[in-house]
Amino acid sequence: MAETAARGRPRSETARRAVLDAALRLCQRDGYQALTIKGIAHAAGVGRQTVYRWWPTKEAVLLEALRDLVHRQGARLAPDTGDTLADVRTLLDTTFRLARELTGHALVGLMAQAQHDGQLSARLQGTVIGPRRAALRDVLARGVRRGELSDEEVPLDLAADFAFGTMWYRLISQHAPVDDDLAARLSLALWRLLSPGGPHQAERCAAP
Amino acid sequence: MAETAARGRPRSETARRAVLDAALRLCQRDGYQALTIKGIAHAAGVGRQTVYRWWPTKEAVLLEALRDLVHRQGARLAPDTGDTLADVRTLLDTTFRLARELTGHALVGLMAQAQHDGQLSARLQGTVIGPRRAALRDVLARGVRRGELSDEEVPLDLAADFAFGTMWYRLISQHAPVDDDLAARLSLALWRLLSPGGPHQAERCAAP
Amino acid sequence: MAETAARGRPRSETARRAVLDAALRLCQRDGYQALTIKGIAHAAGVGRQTVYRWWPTKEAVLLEALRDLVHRQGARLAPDTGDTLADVRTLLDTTFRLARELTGHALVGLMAQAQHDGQLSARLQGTVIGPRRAALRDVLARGVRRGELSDEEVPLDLAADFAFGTMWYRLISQHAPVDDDLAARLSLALWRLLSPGGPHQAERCAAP
Amino acid sequence: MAETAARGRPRSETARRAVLDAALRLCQRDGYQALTIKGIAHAAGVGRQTVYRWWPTKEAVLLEALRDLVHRQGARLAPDTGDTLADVRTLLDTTFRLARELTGHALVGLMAQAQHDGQLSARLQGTVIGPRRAALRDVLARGVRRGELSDEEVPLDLAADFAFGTMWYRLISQHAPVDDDLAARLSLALWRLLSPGGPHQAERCAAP
DNA sequence: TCCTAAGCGAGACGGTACGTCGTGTCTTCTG
DNA sequence: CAGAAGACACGACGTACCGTCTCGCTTAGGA
Repeated sequence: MAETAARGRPRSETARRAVLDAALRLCQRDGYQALTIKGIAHAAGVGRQTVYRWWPTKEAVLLEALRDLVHRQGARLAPDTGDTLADVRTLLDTTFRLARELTGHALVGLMAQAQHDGQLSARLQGTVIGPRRAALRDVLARGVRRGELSDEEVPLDLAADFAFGTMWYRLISQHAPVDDDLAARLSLALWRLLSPGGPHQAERCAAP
Repeated sequence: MAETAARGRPRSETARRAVLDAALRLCQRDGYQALTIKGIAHAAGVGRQTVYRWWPTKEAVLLEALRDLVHRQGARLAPDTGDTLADVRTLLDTTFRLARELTGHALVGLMAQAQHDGQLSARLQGTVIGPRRAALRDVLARGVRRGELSDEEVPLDLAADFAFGTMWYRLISQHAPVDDDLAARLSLALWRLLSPGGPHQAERCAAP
Repeated sequence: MAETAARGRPRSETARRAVLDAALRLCQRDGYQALTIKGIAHAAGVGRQTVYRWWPTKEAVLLEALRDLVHRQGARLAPDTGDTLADVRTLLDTTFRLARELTGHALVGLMAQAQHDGQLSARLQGTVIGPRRAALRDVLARGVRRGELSDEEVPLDLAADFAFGTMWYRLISQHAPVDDDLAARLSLALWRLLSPGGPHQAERCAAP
Repeated sequence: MAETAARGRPRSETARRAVLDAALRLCQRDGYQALTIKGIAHAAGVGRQTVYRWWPTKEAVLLEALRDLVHRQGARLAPDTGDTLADVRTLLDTTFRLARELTGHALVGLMAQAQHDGQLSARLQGTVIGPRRAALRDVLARGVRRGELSDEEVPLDLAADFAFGTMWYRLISQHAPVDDDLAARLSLALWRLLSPGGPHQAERCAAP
């Protein structure tokens, strides 16, 4: 195979992980604006140039930290248990917990930055936003195929907007928590919204 | 009354307006992160100290600019035309247009900053988020009072989260536009979601 | 007259003097190579930008420091006491003391830097080297006019090279001191070298 | 004999020469201050570590380069042709040419550095300054032994200072060239200065 | 009509993070 | 083992903006 021969000292995985961890930790502790390449390097016990060698901006550092986090979780985003409602709720639960506990500030900060950075925006889409969105769509589409749901009245994309939109809205506005209860309520509301015959059938499953 | 006698040169309204306008304009053009007190002052043709004299941070400048903008519009947020669906759509239309055209970047940036600034968060709630939210709730509550809608299955607060959540989600994620079509679709979806007897009645009004 | 109106906060003379003093002091203490804009600013209790605002390089700082020093001395370089030999010796004494005590390292460092910087070279000529050279030439020329000396055998310029060349040679090579004794010996040697009739007349004045 | 057995790959003479040549060339081209270990290694097509393995500083590199140069010339510094004046002139000529063409910038830079580095200063003395100085003294001393010159009025050391001091002075100050004409004038001036009976005898030999 | 006070523009002040570059050390593979 | 390649921790470079501080000049109300 055409693997380029590795020459010179190999990249330090230790330094890489120290930088990513420090970046997420500092961002969550002090906020996105206060996050600094200098601060990251210092907290990671790493030279400033080592950060610049591998990442062009603090956004790139955070993005890779998030991607690593997701990969490390390796979570099955859309398991098929046969119970569409439960699958939706599980997916939302998982997503909410991640956003709530680890990555909230980083994500909001990155999003703000992405307003004027098309490339960052695209990478956020591909790495974080898109997969979650696709997973929810898949789960809902399974419900449609089984005849439990219908996308005629309300397109599935709009339904996905509802779910994740509510999460983001609460993350940034902080007028209400992003917790398990929200996941439950959202699942039911989506069920009701997409019920083919009307909202009555949504009652087959009581709210907690 | 205990009015302090005005002494010395009075504050220049010209400078104040120049600062607020420049702040919004620069923020929308270059992004929140690139917005700078120095840049604002320069673009407004104003000394830097004049900005610092009246606003402690660039956040305060943007916040006042947004408040001024809303006041200047003086728009009736929740007019009662008797047609609940139309009122919802009008409210969303107005809100979307404002966010899309003028204040999107500023709002997202402020929200990101508010993640770690409780005071800013509270002021954003009171000035921007809260009133819109309350207005939508009012319109929906009128529908409930008229018997057109029901808040038994889905609470009105969650419905409001759906509407504005979708807006925010699309503003930051940019996977779909925030336009009139979205307002129409959202209005219908809310109607269907809150219909007392089921989604069938939502069909009284065809999508465009 | 067309003096431009001074606007804004006026330059701080305190900061200016602190920078110049710190530069000379640090250069003499740690050497030219170890001299750093950062170090100068720190030692002067001044922001780094304040140095960069007024001087483009550390060379410019040192040059102005030297010029200030010379101006502050305001010394009459070439006093005319009527005794040519004494005048020569006084001039060399003054020059040697200055170089030995305050400016030696700075001067040598600047000269090294001037090897590749024509502008710096020219300014050193005009500010430091040239005036001393001219002063010595003047004193010797007075001796020629009085008939005590002659420039027929050895041009006065070469004689000046002898005197200051020896100083520089010893400054950089450090094989022998640049002290009062050198000034005395040099004066006598110049006298002998330029004596019109021969070196015998130089004996009118005994060596110390 | 106690020669340590050479083990492993022997030192590459090619690399050594490449480093020394690159150092001298870069120093003369860009100046002493701009000379960099990294730059030397790159220009020599050599790894940085290879430089650090054999030389502690760029000064050491330059010093060895100069020493090599002198050895390669292998020039007889003080040939005895029987004509003292001619010998002086030859010595100065040789010295001036070397300084002018190849090593000027390196020498001045090293001298500046040696202001605060006693060890470097000593090595410069031993390698470059001292031998030339001693050679000139020897030639002059021969003249004294022959009765052509006298060191009673002016010590030979001071005469040597005159010659080399003038060279250095012109090298760093650049107010006049260091050329063959200077060698001729200097030789005559030294002759005159050291003439036992007076300057008249110096006229036995006309200036060019 | 001056006097006093405060706002205004301008811009220098002491700081700090930026992104780049060179330092001297280290760790890999190749010859 | 030497050598090339290059990553590592470190720190100075010169720039930009921070928030504060003086300046000279309005621009008002009160004497």
